[in-house]
Amino acid sequence: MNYEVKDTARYHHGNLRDALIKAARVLLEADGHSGLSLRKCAEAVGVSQTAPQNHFGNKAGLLTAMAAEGYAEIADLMTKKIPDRATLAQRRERALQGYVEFAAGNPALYELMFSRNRILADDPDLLRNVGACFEVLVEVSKGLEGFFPDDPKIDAKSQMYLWSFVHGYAQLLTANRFKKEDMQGVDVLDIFPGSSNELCCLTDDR
Amino acid sequence: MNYEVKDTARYHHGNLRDALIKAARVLLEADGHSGLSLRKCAEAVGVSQTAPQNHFGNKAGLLTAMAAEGYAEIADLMTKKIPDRATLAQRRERALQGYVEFAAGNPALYELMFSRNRILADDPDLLRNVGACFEVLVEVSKGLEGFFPDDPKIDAKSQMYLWSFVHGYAQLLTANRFKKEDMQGVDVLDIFPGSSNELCCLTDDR
DNA sequence: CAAATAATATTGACGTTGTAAAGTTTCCTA
DNA sequence: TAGGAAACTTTACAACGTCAATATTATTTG
Repeated sequence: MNYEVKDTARYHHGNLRDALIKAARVLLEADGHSGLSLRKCAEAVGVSQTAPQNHFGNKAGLLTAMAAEGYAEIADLMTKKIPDRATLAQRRERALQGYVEFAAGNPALYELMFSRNRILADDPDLLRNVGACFEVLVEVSKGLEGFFPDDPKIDAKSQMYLWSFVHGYAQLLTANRFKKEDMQGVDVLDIFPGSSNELCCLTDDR
Repeated sequence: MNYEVKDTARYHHGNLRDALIKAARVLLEADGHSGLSLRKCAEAVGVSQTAPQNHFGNKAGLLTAMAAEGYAEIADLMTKKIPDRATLAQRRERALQGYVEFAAGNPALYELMFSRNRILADDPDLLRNVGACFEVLVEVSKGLEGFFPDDPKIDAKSQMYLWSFVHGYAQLLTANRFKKEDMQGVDVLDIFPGSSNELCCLTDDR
């Protein structure tokens, strides 16, 4: 028996929105973006073909809800991984591990979260959850000041640097753009220079 | 007169494959991935709806050809930007500028190039052009040894580090994930620590 | 040069999809 | 308990990817 299907044959599902998102995520990771359709989601949870429209409006609405959920989860995962009592570098390392772990565990959703036109960029839920994710990255970007000595935009640059790096690594990893012979035993922490607490200033020869 | 359309009404187009790719790129950047269809491409160049199948097999084939072209162009753009006589840091900076310039100029194609399931990962042309792009990054990753002192995998790590960073920056930029108030005047070079030739060793407190 | 064959393009059709409109059932509140 | 809102279904339609069959042109070969 499929326990994704509503347990009793009621006219109202009761929790259709969440059930559809859950089904959509399974379809997306299993069959890729072309394997995800509103009709398949509806069928998976046992409702009519057009029922999803009541909760998401259109397909972009569903994809946006999925992406918003992803941002919430990646923020949660990072937060839970951060030890209470640890150095800045240790806290940052655990957060980065959580970030990459989410991307590796939900590669298709992760790609969706950073797509340009498939999700509704102005959705309030999405914006709020993106912000929550960014807040965690802000928190663990402390201690990178050595990269930008005496820079008035030191915080913004540290945050942009950290997110750029970890996002790039996560997506190149999940998109299989790293050559396997180079990847032997190398993970995100091995190539992140900010693992150190004591960063020396860089002499800029530009 | 639309000079994308074949000039004379011949049965054989003559250069349909390239014309379709060109039309597809225009549609992709203008209307996003949902605005790109084989039928619209065919109509744009004045052939029947199913003519693209002869050159690409299916839609994934067209998307793959587009992505392959993108990798060739980004490698070309980087190469052309690199000065002949310059320091390693200068050469790297110009290459990174070219990389980000391509992504900013072709955001939808850039996203497609790093997608997981929309393009055919085993396509020989794609693999070759990805390799060519990577080779340029390998070339300009020299001089980053200070990040990984006495590491036997120093080359691989430098390359993974550089690509992770610049790809992450490029996509976060094109996906509008950076807050505008933080972006004021900050570009990829401002937040890349590797701009210096003289990198000091990092003390690792792990 | 002519015939055969490959390459290229068209027509027609089919199943799937997103979505809109209208109707039905259930829930909730006043 | 009546009435309206919310949730769901049914029906329908245009656009899409793709397949099969056919037609036209280009190229090779005898």
